[in-house]
Amino acid sequence: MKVTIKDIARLCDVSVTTVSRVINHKTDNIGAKTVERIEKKIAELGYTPSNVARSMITGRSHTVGLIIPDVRNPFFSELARGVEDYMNEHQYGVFLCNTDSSLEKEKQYIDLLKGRVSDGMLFTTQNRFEFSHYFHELIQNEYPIVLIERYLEGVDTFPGVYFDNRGGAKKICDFIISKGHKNIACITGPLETTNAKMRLDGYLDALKEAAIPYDESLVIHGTYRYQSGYDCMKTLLEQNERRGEDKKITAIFASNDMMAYGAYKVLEEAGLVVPRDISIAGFDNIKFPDIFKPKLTTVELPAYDMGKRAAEMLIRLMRKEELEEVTYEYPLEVVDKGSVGRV
Amino acid sequence: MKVTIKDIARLCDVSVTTVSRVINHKTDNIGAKTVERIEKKIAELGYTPSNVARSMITGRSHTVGLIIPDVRNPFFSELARGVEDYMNEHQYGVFLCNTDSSLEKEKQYIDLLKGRVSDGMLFTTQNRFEFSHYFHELIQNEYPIVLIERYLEGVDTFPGVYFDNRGGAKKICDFIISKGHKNIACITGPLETTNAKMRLDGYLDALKEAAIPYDESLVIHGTYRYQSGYDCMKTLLEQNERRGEDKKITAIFASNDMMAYGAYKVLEEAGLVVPRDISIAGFDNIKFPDIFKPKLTTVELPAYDMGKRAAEMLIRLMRKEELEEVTYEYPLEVVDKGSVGRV
DNA sequence: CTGAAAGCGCTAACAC
DNA sequence: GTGTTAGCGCTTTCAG
Repeated sequence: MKVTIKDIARLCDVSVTTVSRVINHKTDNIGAKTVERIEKKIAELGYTPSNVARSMITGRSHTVGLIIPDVRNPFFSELARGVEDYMNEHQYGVFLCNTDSSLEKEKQYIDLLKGRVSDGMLFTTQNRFEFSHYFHELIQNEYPIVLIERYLEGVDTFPGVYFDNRGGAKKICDFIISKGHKNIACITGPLETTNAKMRLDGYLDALKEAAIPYDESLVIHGTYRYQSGYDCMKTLLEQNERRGEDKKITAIFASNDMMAYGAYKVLEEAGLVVPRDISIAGFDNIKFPDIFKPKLTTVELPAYDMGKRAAEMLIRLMRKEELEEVTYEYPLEVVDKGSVGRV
Repeated sequence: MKVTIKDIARLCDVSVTTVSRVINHKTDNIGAKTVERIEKKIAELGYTPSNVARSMITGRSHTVGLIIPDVRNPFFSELARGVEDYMNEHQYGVFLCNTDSSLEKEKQYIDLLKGRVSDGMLFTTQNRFEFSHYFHELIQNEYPIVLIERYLEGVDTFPGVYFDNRGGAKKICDFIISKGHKNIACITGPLETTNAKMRLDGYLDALKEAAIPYDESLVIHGTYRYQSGYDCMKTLLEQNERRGEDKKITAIFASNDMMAYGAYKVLEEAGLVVPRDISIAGFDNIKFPDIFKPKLTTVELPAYDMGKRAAEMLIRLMRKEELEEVTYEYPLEVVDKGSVGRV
């Protein structure tokens, strides 16, 4: 049988209130020997107060939900760790929810978390907008939520942390251009997602600033997956045959690292040497052990920090404290690992 | 204000009991129109029953704790995903706990989970034995726990899933030996951990079976980390200078992939070509995108499956069902990726 | 077919 | 200094 506050009270010949006070360290008005006696008994029986019962009263569970597409993705595991570390420091537990970006699962989890323990939620999914009304319900109930790289239609003022995707993409394209490239292909992510669109915009911004005319045939749409990078690059290379000598692609900007690696594979198979024959850049800076080749020039995404910051915001929200800024946007930096060379 | 069962009851002019019955689909004895009316109101107000209140009564929270060293480690994120998928299918939520293998954090989390919601725990940490007494308390309270690759002193019959580390290590060493190698170095993991010890035993088993005399100087102790693999290999290579021509190391078995990669780096720096000049094998089969080089011959660890199976066992345990086998040991297989060559 | 009442383990007014 | 009481939101006998 599990030991309860009543057991302790009975065995110590005091009321449950007194025991409760001891548990909660409100011992100002309790005799020192009484406190001691109770504490001893608690230790003896290994009693731990039921947080379920506590939650009933206080209405708070000291638990938050973290909703992500997949922990196996290094970006999300890094993020999750940032969240967990911060939450743990502040005595919060973290509920892990993998959605595989499925609306169905997302909905399921929201219901689960709403009813179960959970004082707040952290949300990050490759998303469209379809979901807004679900959020609206949560918003109206003043349920604390922090968005992570999730763009919601018509709700600009929702608390969230974001990357400056557009700025980051522009920076890496600027970098490519600075090496003398003019014919730069772009493999986009799925444009239903806002961050893919923003990365494309960054590419366009850079071209514009450098007064490089926009060539539609250089932009091809991928899905953020390795295989998709592979397929897109194949197509690009075929088209390249038909281009005039001064129109040949000399560099590729892929909207994420996985696609960049897929594209890289094609270049390798075609006998092209990076960066001598052709240059390539990615976005994400997925971490791999030092020894691995090839290396990719890319854009760093501070996932761990982002997790921490989102957690911090959520805690403020749950405590009904004022947020310094409702949304925070991380500036992004280029990491040069030598896959972009001079023309 | 959050909507409760009372609100629904009041608005539908029925008792809370009736509403409760509808929620729990025990509608055998309730008028069809009543059910419908109540269900409509529930949908209308977006009511979700409080699982906290439910937990109070049933004593079960439909939540389990997953205690691992670090989600960022691909092995554990894979495992976590297996756990989460299975638990989710069965309507359980998963609490994520990263301990960094710290005893302190482990203890903290156990206390957290005991008191908070959590019907059971899944444990996996690079561990020593010091911790047993803590477990004993949980065992005595018949708290459902499943161990994952965690070896406990004096508690053989504790439910758990394991890898056949010894058998797997023997298999890969057999493979190395089958290629004609005789002078095989072994970089062990930290021998305080049981699985590192077992992998060493597998190495010894293989030598013995092949009647290769054991040379103590070929065994060096690492910590499972990349840097440690690097350092150990450096030492091994230095010692190699002093060995006679027929005593030179021709192959290395590292107790995990990360150390193998670290060792590989040294070989690369020394201008040695794998597998032409020297062979190397690892243990874990960490997954990386196709394009990465070098490739490592290693032992596959079915992390996802293991997570699923552990989750399944835990659910049986929580339901007080009989376990088919109290412990399950996964047989392990070699994955040949060409880093071990013929002498 | 439906409801009243008790109670899960704990906290928080309010007494004494 | 300490105890009494009510009640958090729900399920579950037991009555009708």
